[in-house]
Amino acid sequence: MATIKDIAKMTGCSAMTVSRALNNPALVKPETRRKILAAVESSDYTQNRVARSLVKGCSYNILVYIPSMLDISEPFVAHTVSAIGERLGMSGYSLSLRRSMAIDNNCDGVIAMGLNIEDEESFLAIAQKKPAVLYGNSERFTNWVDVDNYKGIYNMTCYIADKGYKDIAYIGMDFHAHYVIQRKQGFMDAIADRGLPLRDEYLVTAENSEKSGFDACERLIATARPAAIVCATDLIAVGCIHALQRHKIQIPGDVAVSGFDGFGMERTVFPVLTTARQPLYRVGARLADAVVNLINGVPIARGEYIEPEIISGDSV
Amino acid sequence: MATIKDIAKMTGCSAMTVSRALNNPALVKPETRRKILAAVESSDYTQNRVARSLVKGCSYNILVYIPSMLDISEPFVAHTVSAIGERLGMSGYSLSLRRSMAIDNNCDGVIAMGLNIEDEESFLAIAQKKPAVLYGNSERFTNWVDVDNYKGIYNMTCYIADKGYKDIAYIGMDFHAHYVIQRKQGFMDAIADRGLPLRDEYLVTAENSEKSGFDACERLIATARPAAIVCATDLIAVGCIHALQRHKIQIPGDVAVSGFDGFGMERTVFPVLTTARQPLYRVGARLADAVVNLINGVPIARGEYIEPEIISGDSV
DNA sequence: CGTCTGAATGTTAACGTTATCATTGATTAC
DNA sequence: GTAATCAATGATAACGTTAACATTCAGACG
Repeated sequence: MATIKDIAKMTGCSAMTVSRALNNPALVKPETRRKILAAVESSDYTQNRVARSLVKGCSYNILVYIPSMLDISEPFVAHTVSAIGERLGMSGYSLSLRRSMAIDNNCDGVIAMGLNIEDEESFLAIAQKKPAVLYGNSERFTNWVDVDNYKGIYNMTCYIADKGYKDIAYIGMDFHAHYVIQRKQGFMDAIADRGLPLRDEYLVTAENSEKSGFDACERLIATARPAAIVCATDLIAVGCIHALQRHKIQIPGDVAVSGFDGFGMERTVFPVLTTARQPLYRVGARLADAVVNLINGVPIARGEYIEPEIISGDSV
Repeated sequence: MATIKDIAKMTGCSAMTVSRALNNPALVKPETRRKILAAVESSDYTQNRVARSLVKGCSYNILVYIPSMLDISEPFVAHTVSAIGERLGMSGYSLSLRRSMAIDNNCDGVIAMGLNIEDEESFLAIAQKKPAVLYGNSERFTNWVDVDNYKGIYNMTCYIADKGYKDIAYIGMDFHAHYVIQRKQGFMDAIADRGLPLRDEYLVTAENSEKSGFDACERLIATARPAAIVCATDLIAVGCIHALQRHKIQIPGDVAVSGFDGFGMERTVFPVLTTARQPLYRVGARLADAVVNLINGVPIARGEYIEPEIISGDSV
């Protein structure tokens, strides 16, 4: 593999001049530069980034930390990781995927997702030393990017309300996680802002599965008959649709249904589900851009929410 | 950041002894080693891999090439990339994602997926110089890993046949791509091997969409009434299910339906779709392991197919 | 006792690049 | 005419590590 020294010998100048011709052309006489570029063309020279890294004191590598409790095969993990990878590649960075949070100095920055308490401590420690960005919101740290779960459901509920639906119910999860709380709050606030009625029986709890969505919907329609049902996830919405169909309730004629996630299953039900698609590509891209910016000294003003996009189907 | 020289000073030995204590402990007196390890513990020393790479002449980086015609947001791309990333990380490698195929010497190996003709030429040229593995089968190259589309449909068809279904139809795509041809052939061979009848009207063409699957199924049942329908993709299968339901045909009572992909939508239809899940994690893991093995001098005997797994639902 | 062996450690140079300072001419300014 | 300036290039060292060879010293062997 040709090196800068080989090019120097070929052109009769020093290695330094070759380096300058390639990295800082203004410092080299045009004629010399032409000669050097021609020599580079005719050889198989490419810059050795390892050597550059050594002298520059950086690695052009980003650590991506996915806690081991998250399965890499989860769509939202896989899509985000791939988006991060593509965008980092565009910026000339490589990435190292880690499943355990250990300090690693062989990187220029860190992206971490979905931390539990102890990981958060480690992450904050690392963030003291390296540019770091978090996927998921945090009150202890400002460099984060997250899906705007609140706005996603809020906007969806308004979208439905603005179509004239008045009695709107919500089927969602009920455990202590940011995104669960935010989605529910988005619904509540949208209902309040639109001045719509909110009855107790319009708030139903389900797990994130088709089966649980089905059962929750059955419970809901046994006691009430809302005009629309906002679901916290597509899986729940699908279960909901199946339950309604079982009772021969027309969608969206009798009851409208909306979902949240947009991982593809919205197209597999009939009618096609109206859903809020998680902007996973944009989140991954933003995480990558943000860490690269931080490395280059461009700070992030504050945490950044990215709004889901409403994918309108035929269920509303 | 502490270096090997700092540790050397702290312990009163040479940098070389420190290096040996860390990389080749057998060469260092136990007492010296203990002293060195203690010093390393008490400092913030971690090996500088960039420097190691420079002297070793390798980068511990793998190039992952995804042609620009493939969208990184496609589930099968995103999941495979993530799996590659996880497995490379486990082996201490980073990855650089590229959307254009250019020779890059700053890597120890290459993984490429889904090449068109011109990319294939570039890839073969690169493979002359670097350990390289291809995602997708090839006749011009032996280091490849691919989903066994043939066996996936073959096994599924046999699975259905062995449940006693005799008249089995196939709805699949019809364009010139390996996976399209292989899936169809898998069906034909399974039917032949089980000695089942194959009528012309049992072979129906569709595009990979719910709508097209729906239409294809309508055409199929207008002229024939098979006992089971093997679909080339889950989307087609979903369309198929909707068409059957529209005609009040019971699944699987009157007609069984199977899909192929297993990206999640199999759980969103009722009845839950029996499908052959693409082993994307295993493919990604195998691609990563294979390229690392190649780097370490372990050859791949030949191309390797990985069989989809049958996920049994309620539609068969 | 001298030589040989081998374990333990040290010294030097090298990997390929760039930062820093030095040198060389030519041009400009006074 | 001499000093100052500037463009172009070169020489050297450094980044942190390891390969290759060198040294040291203790113990084994005849």
